Amino acid sequence: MKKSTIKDVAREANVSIATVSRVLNDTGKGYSDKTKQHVMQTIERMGYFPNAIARGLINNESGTIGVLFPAVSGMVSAELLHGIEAAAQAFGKSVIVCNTLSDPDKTEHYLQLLYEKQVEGVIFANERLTSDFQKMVKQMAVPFVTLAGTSEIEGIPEVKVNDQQASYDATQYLIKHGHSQLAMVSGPPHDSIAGTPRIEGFKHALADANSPCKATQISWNQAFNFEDGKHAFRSIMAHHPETTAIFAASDEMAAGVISEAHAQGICIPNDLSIIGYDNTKLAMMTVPALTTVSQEFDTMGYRAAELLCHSIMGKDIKSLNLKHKIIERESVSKH
Amino acid sequence: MKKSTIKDVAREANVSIATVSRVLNDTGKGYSDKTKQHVMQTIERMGYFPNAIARGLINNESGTIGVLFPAVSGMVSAELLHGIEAAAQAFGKSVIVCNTLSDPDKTEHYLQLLYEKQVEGVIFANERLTSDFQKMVKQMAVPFVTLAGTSEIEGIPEVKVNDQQASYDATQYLIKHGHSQLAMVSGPPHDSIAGTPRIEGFKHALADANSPCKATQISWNQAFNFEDGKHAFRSIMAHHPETTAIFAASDEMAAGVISEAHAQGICIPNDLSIIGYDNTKLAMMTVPALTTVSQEFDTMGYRAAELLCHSIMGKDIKSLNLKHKIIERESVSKH
DNA sequence: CCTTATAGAGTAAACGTTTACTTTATTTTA
DNA sequence: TAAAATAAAGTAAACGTTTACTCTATAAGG
Repeated sequence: MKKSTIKDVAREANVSIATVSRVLNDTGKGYSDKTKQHVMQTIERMGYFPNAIARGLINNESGTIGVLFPAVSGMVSAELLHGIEAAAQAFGKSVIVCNTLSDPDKTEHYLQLLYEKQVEGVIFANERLTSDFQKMVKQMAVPFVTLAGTSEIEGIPEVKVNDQQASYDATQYLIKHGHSQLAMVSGPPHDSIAGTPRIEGFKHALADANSPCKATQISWNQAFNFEDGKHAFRSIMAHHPETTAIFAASDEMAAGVISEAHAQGICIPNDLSIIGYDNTKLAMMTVPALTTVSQEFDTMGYRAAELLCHSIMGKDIKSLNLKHKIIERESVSKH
Repeated sequence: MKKSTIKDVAREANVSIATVSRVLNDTGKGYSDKTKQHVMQTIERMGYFPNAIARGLINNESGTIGVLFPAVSGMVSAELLHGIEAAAQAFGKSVIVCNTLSDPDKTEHYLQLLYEKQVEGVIFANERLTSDFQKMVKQMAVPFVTLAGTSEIEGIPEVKVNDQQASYDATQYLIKHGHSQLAMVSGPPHDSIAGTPRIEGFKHALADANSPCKATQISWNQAFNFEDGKHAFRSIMAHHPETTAIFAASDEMAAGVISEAHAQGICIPNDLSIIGYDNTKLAMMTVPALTTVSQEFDTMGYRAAELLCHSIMGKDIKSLNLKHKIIERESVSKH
């Protein structure tokens, strides 16, 4: 059963395809009420739906945006994507997802693909948009937005929280609650998203509290995940058994710390306080529930896609810093 | 700077567009080596990329598949999607994601959208494909696959684990380790995916162990999440304080049980054993780490998309039951 | 050396829409 | 009541490709 086209409808309804098209697009001109009814009925009866590809070709718009993630596994990406999709939907756009695995070749390949598919804009999520892609980005000539990431390329708006400030606040929160022996667990310090800025925030807060940060107070690892949190915490305890409070660069790492602390018989928050980062669902599930810095990923995703759509419609847009806040739960002792 | 088209390339290279097209598609016929080189160079120099929309129109293929999720937030969807994208990529297809929010109207709307976008296949994930959509599905005339869900519509392959069997095994695992006072926490019992089959598996295992299941041994709630797990567990403890082992219909619920147990001073696994379901990342992060039934979501997603792509290529395909297994961690005491 | 096959390359139709332009019929205006 | 304005509907070009078909020149065959 072949799909019916506008031609089929026109033939069935005894009108020209132009008329069908006009009715379809509800132009309000070019047909009488009677024909409109008639055409609509015919369309209904035949189960006709317009071919978006043909439409796209002539209107030069695909109704599609592309989203690049290192990997859409994990809570963070999932929530970002959820927000993105919601906004896109509100603007009548569809979302194509791509997993770059942080591989530049794959990324380049996906950009080409999206280019060929005539996407109207691209969201670059959770990763640094390096100047390697400058040429491609320029050539594509559609708006880009980075989401929970940064851009080396000039003129690309970023949607994110101010990581350094948020980390500063998290650290200060620990200090304010009476802690002076702090440590931090992090992923790679040169990670320009979750690494450097959070570490800087931590250091600054310490400096401002007159207890400059020693290198050994920061323990880092390959990634920002659970296992790395465990390992990092072990090494903290090896070097600084006096530590009473920890800032973890992600909730997953914090969960690792909690788990390892439990294994070592360290009681949270009595012996050790910990604050996380992200406020993923995980944070409320740990025992004790994790006090953490909230990034509202769903909202972030929404705002990024919204921004992108505005840009597609020709408005000019600028970077957006979303507010962070500290979600107080039970993992930090209050003196 | 307008995008260059095949015409521009043809003009620049002093050949016809047919020649360019042939070179582009590497047909092997219709051009000499010399022209090929020349055309390729021109393409490179101009930074030309073919317009997939125009291609799609004439070839009648969009290179796109659609994926419908109730919501892509949450670990499970994220991993499924990750697998889907990987397989799609391997088959040269792009993935459009849609969040139906389990709303039939939205679902219908998305199906229409995907139809108009000429997707070559659809994955219906994490949800029951009800006969409400039968008409639309038939009309779309492209392959469908359900993923981690079931279909009321005839002839649609399903990719999932055998939930009932897996639940049976999980329950039996508890029994085998010496537990006789079992209870289950679940979401809505009429949920045809995570509800009914898992409950049935639980009941059967109990029956086969000669301790038929009383209604109060199963506590259920609105959803399958953390809070619901907590509540369900409270009500279990109210009715059956003698319970020594719990089967949770999801890891999140299990986390809720763990959290609530901790609050009540119940020690896991000494006082109470618990087995979860899903083996999301969460399972290894709880304290103690959660013994659980593994569904390999990433693989499931991959296999579903793979199956779909095979179907698109005309092979005929059939439902796939992925193997489950029990991942032993620390939340079940062994006697 | 003439016929026939063959390879290289061009022409134009087709894919399913939208839309500017045109035609025809009807209504308004004077 | 004729001219002008308006509304309804049709015609055909265009969007950027692919591809069947055609044409030309060169190579092969006798």
